[in-house]
Amino acid sequence: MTEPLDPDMFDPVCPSSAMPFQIGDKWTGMIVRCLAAGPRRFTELRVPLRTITPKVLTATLRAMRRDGLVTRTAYDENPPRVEYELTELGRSMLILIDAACAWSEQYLPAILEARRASELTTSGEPERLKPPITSNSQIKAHKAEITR
Amino acid sequence: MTEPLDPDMFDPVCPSSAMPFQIGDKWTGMIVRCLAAGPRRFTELRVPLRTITPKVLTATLRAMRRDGLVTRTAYDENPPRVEYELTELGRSMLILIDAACAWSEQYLPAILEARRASELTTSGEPERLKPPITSNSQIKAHKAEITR
DNA sequence: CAGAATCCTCCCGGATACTG
DNA sequence: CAGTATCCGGGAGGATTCTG
Repeated sequence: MTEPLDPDMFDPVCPSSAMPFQIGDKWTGMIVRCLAAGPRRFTELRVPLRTITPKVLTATLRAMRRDGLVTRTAYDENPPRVEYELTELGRSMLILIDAACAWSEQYLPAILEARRASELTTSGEPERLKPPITSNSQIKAHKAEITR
Repeated sequence: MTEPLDPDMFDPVCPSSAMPFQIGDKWTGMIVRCLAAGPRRFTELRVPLRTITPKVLTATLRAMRRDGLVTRTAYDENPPRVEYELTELGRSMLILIDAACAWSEQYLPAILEARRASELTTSGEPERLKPPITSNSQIKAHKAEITR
C-alpha cells in the first residue's frame, strides 16, 4: 500500500506565500502531488491540505475530473469509500510540478533576500505572491529557520 | 534592437482560460515572456497584455522589482522613457515558463477533449482554470481552429 | 509617456451547518 | 465517510480620471 500522506507536507508554516508558481487553481497542484504516490480518498486528501474545506475540495476535484486529470472510483461499501487517482494526463503534470519545486528551492532564498533588501513596499499590492507548490525539503528548511 | 512585441502574443482569442499554469500572479509570467528578448518600456508592455490596466501593470512590475525579477531604468528625457529588464533571477524563470508552454502545447488538446467529453458541469466552480502562460504557436493554432 | 489616485465590482473560497 | 447546501466577507483587479 501507499504510505499515509505527510500531514505537514503543505504546512502553513512553509514559505508558501512567497512561492511564485501555481499549477492550475489554488489547490490543483498540491492535490496532484498528494496523488503522486497512488490513489487517495477524500478525507485522506484533507489531511495535508488541512485548511481546505470539503466544498472547495469537492469543487476542485470535480474540475480536475472534468479536465481528465483524475478519476473517481466509488466503492459500494459501508462506510462509503471513494478514491481519487491520477490519470496519465494528470501524471504528466508531475514533471512540471517537480521542476517548479526545484526552481523554488533554488531561487526562493534569492527572492526573499531581494525582498528584504528592497525599499519597495509594493504599497497596494502587498508582500504576497500567489500560492504554493511546495517541496518537503523547503518546508523543513523553513521550519528550521523560523524555529531557531 | 529588439523587434516589437507581437500584439497578439496574448490575444484573448487564445485558449488562455484553459491553461492550467500560472507563474506568479496573473500577469507575471506573461511579463517575463515579454521581457525575454530584451528591455521594454511601460507602454510597450501594455500592447500584448492589452487588457491590463496601468494601475495593475505598475503594481505587478513593482512587485517584480521588489522580488528581484526585473530592474527599472528611467532615462531623463522628454518625453520620459522608462525601461524594464529581466534580472538574472527573472531570466531563470524562462526555462520554467517554456516548460509550462511546452506542456500546454502538448496536452491542452487532451484537456479540452476531456472537457468536451465530460458530463461534469462542475456546477459551482465553472469551466475555468486559472490564467495564462501562452505560446505563440498555440495562439496561432487556436486562431486557425476557431476561424475555420 | 509613465504612472498616481479613486472608486467600485465581482467572485473566489472560507465558515458553518446538515445528510445519505 | 463523502459529500451538499447556504451564507457571506475580502481583496484582486478593472474602469475611469488626472498629472509631472
